[in-house]
Amino acid sequence: MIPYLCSRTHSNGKDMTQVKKVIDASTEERIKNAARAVFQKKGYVAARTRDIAEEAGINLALLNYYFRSKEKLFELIMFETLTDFSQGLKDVLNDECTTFEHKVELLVANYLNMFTKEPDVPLFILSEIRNRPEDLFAKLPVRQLLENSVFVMQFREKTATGQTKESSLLHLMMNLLGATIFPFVGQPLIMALGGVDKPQFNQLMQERKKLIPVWIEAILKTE
Amino acid sequence: MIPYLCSRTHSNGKDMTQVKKVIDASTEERIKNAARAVFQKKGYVAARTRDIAEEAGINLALLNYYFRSKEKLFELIMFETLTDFSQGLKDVLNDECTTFEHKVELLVANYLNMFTKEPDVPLFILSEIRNRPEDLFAKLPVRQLLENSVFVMQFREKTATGQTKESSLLHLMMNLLGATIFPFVGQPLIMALGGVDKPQFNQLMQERKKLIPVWIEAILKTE
DNA sequence: GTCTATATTCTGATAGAC
DNA sequence: GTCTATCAGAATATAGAC
Repeated sequence: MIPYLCSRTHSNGKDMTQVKKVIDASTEERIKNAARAVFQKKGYVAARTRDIAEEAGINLALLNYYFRSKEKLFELIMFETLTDFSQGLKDVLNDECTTFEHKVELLVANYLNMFTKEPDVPLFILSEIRNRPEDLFAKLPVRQLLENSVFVMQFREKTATGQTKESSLLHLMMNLLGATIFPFVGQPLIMALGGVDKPQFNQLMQERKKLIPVWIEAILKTE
Repeated sequence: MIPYLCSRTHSNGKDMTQVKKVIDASTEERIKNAARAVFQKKGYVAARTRDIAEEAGINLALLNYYFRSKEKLFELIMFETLTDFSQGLKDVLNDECTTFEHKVELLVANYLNMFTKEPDVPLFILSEIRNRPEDLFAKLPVRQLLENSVFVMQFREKTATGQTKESSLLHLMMNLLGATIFPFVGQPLIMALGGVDKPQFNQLMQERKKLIPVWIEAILKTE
């Protein structure tokens, strides 16, 4: 604990995503916003530059004027998306000033807020990672996120009484990310299974903000 | 409980997927196997009929001779994939002869076995559902899977002591499917996060067969 | 900077020989 | 049934006018 470094505040209501203004933006910004929307909704291959141009309200040629190619534009969007995503982990996991339990709450709340606003992002990221894993991990040093983080140290301390298996940490991460992210990845399936609409689904996500941290605690006590 | 109807047996080791023989199969079967592999790996749009033909070791024209079009071939593969997937739920959820706890164990074990063999299937299904929801739900009556199932009745009985909120069932399904399926959907991410290789990943999935049912019980006790 | 028109490449599908 | 060669359409990217 390094108290004098702990001036940053973390509130559950804090948004990690910025909803960019689509109106009154420069042409370049409007193209980027359109590209983000279309890429996230359809994925790289299915997204057509014509769709993006139309969504941005500009001509097809202008897209190449600003960004040279579909590929370059995609890489830019993907980099920003991955940065937002990993920032949600990074900031929380390495905070010296919060407890393990508080970190879990913050992670869950942050991601639930983020993906309630942009529900297509998780499936987009995971799909594109499948299509070009090496490419994306080069830009996202995901291993370092966890390794030697305050979060992991706190986890080891917390579970030190029993003999913690090395795999426990990874199971925890799968459960934490699974409980938080999976509902969005499987959103149409979940909505169909439960017969709920979008507002009801979002209500469920709000409930999960409180529930998941409790569940995680209960799970950790079973070991 | 209807004991005299309970002759079927369920073993954890039972496979719900059949690994089709690729060698010594008819041309039609070889094309289907190739199509399944390519579609599941790349998704509908990114998969090229030329890739499928090459994978099957036949000519491009032959693919259209047997299946008329890429679209028709895809619909066939998707139908089979969804049938396999929902069968894994259906058979277990409506069995009069197993307890709630046993159903959970069977669901988890079945899906973990299935997806350990075919890790691309979950992301494939969820991606394609996103691309054409109405199309796919027409073929997969997913709402009926849960509604009025033995599993749901048993769940209501089990949680009848406390006041069970209607949303609890859906949270349970999200947790159950999330804990089981999410690791496969996010496989590259999980492997990178933990610095583990494929065999180690599969080992973790084996561990989860025992762990997830215990966790689910612990979670239900928190309500 | 922005547009229209066009070049180029890729991909699904078919014609026709064997 | 299986192949080679080819067509038709679509999508990315660019040339060139304004």
